[in-house]
Amino acid sequence: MKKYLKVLKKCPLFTEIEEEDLLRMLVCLGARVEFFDKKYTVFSEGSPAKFIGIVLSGSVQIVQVDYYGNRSILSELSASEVFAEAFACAETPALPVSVIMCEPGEVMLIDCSHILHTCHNHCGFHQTLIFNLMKDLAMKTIIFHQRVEITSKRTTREKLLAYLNVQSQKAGKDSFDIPFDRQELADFLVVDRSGLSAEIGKLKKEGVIDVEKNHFTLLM
Amino acid sequence: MKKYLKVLKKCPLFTEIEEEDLLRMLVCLGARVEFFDKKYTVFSEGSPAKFIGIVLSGSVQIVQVDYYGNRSILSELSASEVFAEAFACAETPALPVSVIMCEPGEVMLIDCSHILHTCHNHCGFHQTLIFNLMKDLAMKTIIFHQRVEITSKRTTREKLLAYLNVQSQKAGKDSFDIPFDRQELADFLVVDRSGLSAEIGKLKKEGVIDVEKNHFTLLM
DNA sequence: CTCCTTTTGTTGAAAATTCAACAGAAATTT
DNA sequence: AAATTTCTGTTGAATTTTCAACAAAAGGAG
Repeated sequence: MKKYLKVLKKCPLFTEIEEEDLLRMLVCLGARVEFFDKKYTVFSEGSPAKFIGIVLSGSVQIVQVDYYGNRSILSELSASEVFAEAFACAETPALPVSVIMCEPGEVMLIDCSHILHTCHNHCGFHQTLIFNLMKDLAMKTIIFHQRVEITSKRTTREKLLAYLNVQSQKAGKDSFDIPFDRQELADFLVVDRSGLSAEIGKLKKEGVIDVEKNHFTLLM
Repeated sequence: MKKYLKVLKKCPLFTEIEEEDLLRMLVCLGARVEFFDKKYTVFSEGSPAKFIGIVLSGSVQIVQVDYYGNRSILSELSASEVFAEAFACAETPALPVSVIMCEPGEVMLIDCSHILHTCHNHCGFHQTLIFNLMKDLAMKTIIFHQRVEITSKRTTREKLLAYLNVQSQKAGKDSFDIPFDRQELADFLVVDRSGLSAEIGKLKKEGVIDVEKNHFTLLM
């Protein structure tokens, strides 16, 4: 497990926990690591939510597909980010989303019942873990709010600009990469891909943005 | 505070906490109760998030308004439900939403720093509180996912039907009330009110649903 | 390097949403 | 009980999105 320490220390689940404590803790929690190839389904919609996942390398997407085949992308997560924690904590009988490997890499899986139902009052690290989980879930809720704010816009243009503003703020720069290709961005914004392409073209021509593949620059 | 016990016991924040402990705890947390009239703004967008709110009576709406004046309704909460907890826990400098009193009533306010930063390791109730907060935030995240699932549909009809299905499941019946008037429902689903009215009319004519004001029945 | 697959931008037609405006119904106030 | 305000359903026109199809560009495999 030692080789994952660097990534894990950045994981919001483990803030305020020292390296050696962390290592012991992982054993106690029964954490295991698995490697997945690109496009592999780590968790699939409908299966029971038992595990919390942590991205160690590569990246994953959280995806929802309705019965018309419309895909919506909820988020893309990279190293040291946590996924499925809300469902695992709430002990949901069926996951409403799938988790797909986006860039091949390793994922740490922790059976959430080990966090929720064991040594409730004694172990100090355990309490810290619950506290961190709470903080993490609060943060996730806020990110969800941002998504709602973006997808609540009525037009493709407004959604795109709202998204780019959030990304720009997140990057702290006017110039930044986005983690989606065009189809994925469309699925995230809940719009049609061709319409999105057209809108990007317009904004470019109007001098509002500059685009080079996945690299965007806000000009005004 | 005694007269609020019945409502507070149903509050997800206080599960597993005995009445007398709860009363002492509320004092320790500096909880206070305020009455607000209909349409009163309890928290307003942009203000710092310091307090967790609990609806004691009446109801509140969580609302977001963009600079075009488009309102989107995130949720409506009634007695014993908690609001603003995510922002308070994450200590967000500026609330991204407003909380508006919908039906006049009382609200309990708890300064979240009293939950996050005090007697971290000692008091047992405190730990239970953090655990409950974590559970509550997990649940909120899941409700958010439902909202995303609904608003990710491409047409007014699909959004409406997805919403009604969720409400029906929640009620455990095919027949149920919704907490929104038409304009509010439109703002929740992110669609145009007149288009929504038209769609409701169609579904009624087609025999898919039955509607009487805010009471809906799924027929198929 | 070439072949094959995936991604992207463009098009035009069809479908759906939005917008503004209005009138009747329902609810609230005086 | 009358007057006023709010809510709802309807309309038609304008706008926007969606959909399907295609070709150029980019990327990957052998």
